[in-house]
Amino acid sequence: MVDRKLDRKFYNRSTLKVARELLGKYLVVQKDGYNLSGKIVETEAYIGFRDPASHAYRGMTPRNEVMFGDPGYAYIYITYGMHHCLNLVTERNGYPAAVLIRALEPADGIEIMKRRRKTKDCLMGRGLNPRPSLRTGVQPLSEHRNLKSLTSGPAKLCQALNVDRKLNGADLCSNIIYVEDRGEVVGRIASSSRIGILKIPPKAGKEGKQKKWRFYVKNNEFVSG
DNA sequence: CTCTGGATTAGCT
DNA sequence: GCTAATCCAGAGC
Repeated sequence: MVDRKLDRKFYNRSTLKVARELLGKYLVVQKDGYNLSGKIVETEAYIGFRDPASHAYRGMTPRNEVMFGDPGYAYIYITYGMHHCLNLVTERNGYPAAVLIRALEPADGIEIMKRRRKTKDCLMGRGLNPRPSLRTGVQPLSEHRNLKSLTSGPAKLCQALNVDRKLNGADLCSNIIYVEDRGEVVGRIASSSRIGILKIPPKAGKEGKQKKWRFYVKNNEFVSG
């Protein structure tokens, strides 16, 4: 089977369907001379005007306007003052909805990803060894040696794939950033409540109940958490 | 204008 | 398990 780039029709559908079907597809970023990609293994849906966890809950703002636009565009925002998160806009123009990409299994460009993520084995040999802890004299923990830490979280994968605010509003039907079907069959899919939703507005009432709108490939080690 | 806190992460205990 | 890091969007005045 030939790799097939997902077209706008794919995104112009029920967000829950898109969030599920993105699992097992490959997110590709080609810019600044890099060709980076990973298999999507975890997603979250943010749907409509009445989803209290969605940035669109309080209406359109300069930050979230891409969510209200045509499907098949990237909505990227900064959170906690330092981290980027990537969403793929879904459903018809005027209806705010998107799928957050929460975790990838690294595929192409792994050495570049390590460099961008400043993993320990990459820093070493460049005169950039991380400082040992002042208190214990021990080198920082070795989690960074694992491929697992490259893309097992929404902000980690943005850092690894060189995704930042400059790509906000980018067309997912372009050659810069897109998702393709490589004909892989995904394993069993599980769902859960969305992660990191700290405060649901009390006024949200019944709509405020946490929905099981997180989807992930069961037993895949790159899933976050 | 000021103030609050977040769709997170890394590193320590 | 705990929390600092770090800054801007959104809200309120």
